[in-house]
Amino acid sequence: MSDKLTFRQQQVLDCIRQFLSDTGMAPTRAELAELMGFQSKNAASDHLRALERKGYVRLHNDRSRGIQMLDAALWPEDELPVVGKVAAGLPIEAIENVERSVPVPQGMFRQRPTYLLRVQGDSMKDAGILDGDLIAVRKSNMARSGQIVVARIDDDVTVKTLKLGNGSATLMPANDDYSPITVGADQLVIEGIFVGLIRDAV
Amino acid sequence: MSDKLTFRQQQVLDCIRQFLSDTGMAPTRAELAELMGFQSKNAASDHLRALERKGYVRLHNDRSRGIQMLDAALWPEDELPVVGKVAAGLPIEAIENVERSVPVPQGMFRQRPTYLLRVQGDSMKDAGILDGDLIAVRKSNMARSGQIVVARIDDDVTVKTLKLGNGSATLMPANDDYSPITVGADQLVIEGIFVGLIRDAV
DNA sequence: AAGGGCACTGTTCTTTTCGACAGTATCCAT
DNA sequence: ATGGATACTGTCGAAAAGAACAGTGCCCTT
Repeated sequence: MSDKLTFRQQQVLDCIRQFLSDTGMAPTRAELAELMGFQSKNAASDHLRALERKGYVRLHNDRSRGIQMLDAALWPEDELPVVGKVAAGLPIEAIENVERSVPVPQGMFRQRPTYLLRVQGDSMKDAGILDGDLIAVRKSNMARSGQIVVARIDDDVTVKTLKLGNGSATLMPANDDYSPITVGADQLVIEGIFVGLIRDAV
Repeated sequence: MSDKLTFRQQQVLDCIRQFLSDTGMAPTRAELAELMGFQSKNAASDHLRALERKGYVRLHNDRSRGIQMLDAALWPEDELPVVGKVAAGLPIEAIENVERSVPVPQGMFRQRPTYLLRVQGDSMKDAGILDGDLIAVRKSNMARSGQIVVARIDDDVTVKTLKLGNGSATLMPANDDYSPITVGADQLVIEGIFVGLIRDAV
């Protein structure tokens, strides 16, 4: 859809977004140059032309502050994949598992999730995580004790609260009908950390 | 908070909002004058000064297109207000209660919510609704038995599962530590229906 | 080694835009 | 009846802003 930006172009785009959010208007070439530390406002012009060419902004000719952020730039990569049933052995984000994708705005969760996971079963119901809920997961291979994590033991993926002992790890369910699972720390693969939840009522 | 606008001032404000949404930038005095049909751009200037005085916009001096819409004027499409502590007796969407607003994409919930409500207390914890969660609520003054509703008895607003009997209504908590509340159907005001939930992990 | 994209500096010219000033007319409250 | 708020028309000068042009240097691919 939109071309990839260079590092500098990304900085310029972020700078415009910031200015827009602070003042409600787009920066002029001169303001942009000053914010980015350019000596010449033509440097800003060049970047703007690049951003327009790549589809991130629209420039209104001969209009002051005529920089219009397009969707691609305004809500960057806000579509997250929803992972459903996890095929044994495959990495959790394998394309085959993508159920659909859901737009998740920047800032909806304090920690930006990497993907969404459809919860199966009620082993975490006392933590308010019910069957069918979508949980927002930040991909990570480490976690602290006490965090709710998406973890894999052998080829089994589950959502549980992590408790770390010395050399061992325990996955605690939040439901009296289930029992904790303790394994050696080396047998456990952390897939990600629970950062939020979305539930759609019937 | 903000003064009442005259009819013409409201039209000008709407006009600016429209222009902003179409082009991503605020109109100049001249553009505003043309859109409103003024012969003189000073008419636009006068209106802008009035809008600033009344707290709807902020004018950035000597900056082109320096019209910044303030919160009072801007309730953007995707953004839903988050209602916090509900002041007794006031309608639930009273401006005073707005904590902040959160972008909620179209289609995130099957039923489009009207506002979000910050949950206080754990009376619905067995339904997976925890203290601090944001629930998505569709404003409605009617509900079916079995739905989770936001309801008011006198000046108390709570979230409970609704059970309707003949002539009476029962609000069922989802927590053994709380008891059901049964009242006459006429004493109960339904504020809205639970349509979804958003949780932000620490 | 040659060309192209990227990332700038520096300058000039023209248009856009703001802001200030000088008026007019209507309505409303004191 | 008088003053103030509202709602405009019309003009002007100065500052702000965009656009175009002429360069430089770096890196990467061919």
